Amino acid sequence: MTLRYAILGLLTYAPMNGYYLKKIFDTSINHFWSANLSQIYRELGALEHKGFVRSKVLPQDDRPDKRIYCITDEGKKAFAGWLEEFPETSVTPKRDEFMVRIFFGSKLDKEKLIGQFQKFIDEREKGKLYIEALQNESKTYSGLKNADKKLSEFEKSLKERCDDFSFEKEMPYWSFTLKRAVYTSDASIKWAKECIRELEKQP
Amino acid sequence: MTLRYAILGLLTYAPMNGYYLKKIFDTSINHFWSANLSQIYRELGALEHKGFVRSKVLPQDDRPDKRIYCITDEGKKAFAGWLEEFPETSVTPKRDEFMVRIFFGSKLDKEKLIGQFQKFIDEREKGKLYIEALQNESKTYSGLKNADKKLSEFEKSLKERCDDFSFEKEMPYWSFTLKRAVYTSDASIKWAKECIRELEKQP
DNA sequence: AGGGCCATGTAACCTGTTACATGATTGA
DNA sequence: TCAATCATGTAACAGGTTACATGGCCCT
Repeated sequence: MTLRYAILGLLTYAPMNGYYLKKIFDTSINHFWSANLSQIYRELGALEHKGFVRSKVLPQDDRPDKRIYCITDEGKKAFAGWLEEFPETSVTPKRDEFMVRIFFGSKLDKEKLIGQFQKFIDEREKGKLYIEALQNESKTYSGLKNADKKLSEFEKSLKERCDDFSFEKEMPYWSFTLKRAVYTSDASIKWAKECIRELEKQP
Repeated sequence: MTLRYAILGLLTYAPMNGYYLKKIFDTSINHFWSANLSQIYRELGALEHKGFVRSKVLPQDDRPDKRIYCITDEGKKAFAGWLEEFPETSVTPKRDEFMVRIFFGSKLDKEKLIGQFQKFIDEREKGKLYIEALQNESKTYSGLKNADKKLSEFEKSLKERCDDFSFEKEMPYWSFTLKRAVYTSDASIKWAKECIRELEKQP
């Protein structure tokens, strides 16, 4: 369900094709909700079947043709409804394989485990760099905006029909999501370092 | 895959039935990997099919019969192998519906959004209390140990054959997982409070 | 010459979720 | 008396993952 509404939400910004939606996912939503292409195509099909989006094929000469999706009034209504009815709980079912391995950490030798914690830290540091890059990008909102520039005239005409949209309004909310990523990364790094210290002072 | 090895790992502690495995999940692993009963039963069937566990029915008079699962040597080997080959990346695909809604926050009115952030905070506070309760429990390791006491004589005899196990060895690793939960909860609470403050000072 | 990007899709598979079925015992 | 606990499963469904198919363009 969430993927469905994430796609609908993105389509309220501008009409897009599946491949392009995937790009947007990878550069903005990815750090709290990832999607892969086949899933997006599948979902777009389902959305069109429901009448929440409409598609047109945009022929191209040098590139494969594109299927551009535009959100319908029903789609907008469905998205608004979904946003309105926030879930009773924000606690999401956690699936963290790394933690399962740590839970059974007594069955591994210390050096290997410390190495894993170190790898864990390195990954969060890299993750932070990535997030910080996104933050800088979003300050000039080049993310979606640059992408926007690439839209063809045909797509732009569709866009004008489909939305009244300014990036400035979205900025604070996008920043919120990025900030959380930084905070939790920091917390995880601090945690892992403490774990290493504790392991090292053990006999 | 992870659920499979989590079950195998728990069965290295002691032979158990599905219902009981679920209990253990709910009181220890749940906060980083949740499982539901039907999933556990399905997985136990698959594990037995693979020869990683063996089961015997334990008839009971006042209660429904139990099917007790015991890990085999192949199962132990499989589990050890899984632990050994830590994954290349500890970055798990994130699925956080709440964040998707925040991302599209501009489309909701401020009061409602603040209310949602508040609900979010309340849930993390409750989550922390839950984790702290687990931490106190695990200091006296009453969690698995009490559960252990409830094992019947039949199960205990199986247990002696199947493992050489002391809770003291596991403690630090279980504490690690709990600590991370506290740290990330704190980070999330701090984040949400800052979001609320920012929203409130907006026009 | 070879890999990555553009671009769309299908099919199979794996895993997680929800609902159903059954039924005795125990505590509030 | 009513809900919860104990206890095991099946079936259907929803959603995420992986592999496959196709093929031109562009950069190194």
